Amino acid sequence: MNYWLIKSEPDVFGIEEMKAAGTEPWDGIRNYQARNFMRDEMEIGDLALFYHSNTKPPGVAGVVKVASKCYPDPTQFDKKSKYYDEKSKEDNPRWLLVDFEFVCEMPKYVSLDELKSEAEGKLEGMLTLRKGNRLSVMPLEKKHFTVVCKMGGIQKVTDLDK
DNA sequence: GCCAACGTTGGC
DNA sequence: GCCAACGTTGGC
Repeated sequence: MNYWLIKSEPDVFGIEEMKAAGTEPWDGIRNYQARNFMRDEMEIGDLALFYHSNTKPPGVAGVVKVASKCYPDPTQFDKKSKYYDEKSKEDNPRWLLVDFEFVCEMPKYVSLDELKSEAEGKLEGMLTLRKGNRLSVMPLEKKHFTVVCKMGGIQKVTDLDK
């Protein structure tokens, strides 16, 4: 079981849309590091923090879980998609995705400022807080996942597994 | 809208 | 394989 943080811009696809969708193919990832995490380390049932970027304030809005194994991202073959990649071939797809399933919203939104307030404390070493980190999918330590959930008002993190 | 910090591309 | 140019991310 691994833990993750995934970023999304709420203007494009926020936690509300995630909730309404139930399960959503996480398409459009065009970064090799992020792809490799999905390909090599994500397992069905892994939990992820759903982070709102490019908004005021940025922060963690909810929890989702991995609902599928990785498979080729169909948008890379769709010429009308902004994620179209002419260099990717159907018999050797370059980009992958997984499905995410909505788990819950944070009872209390955890802003980036609040995360930063623990940057030298309970969240020391969290990748999100490192300067210049632009990864849209990144691994998270279990203890950091638990701390953020508690900051967001989720007391029993173990219940999220069910 | 600005810009720092990256990541990717492509010429050499 | 180096690195300059360019594109993108994301906080502010």
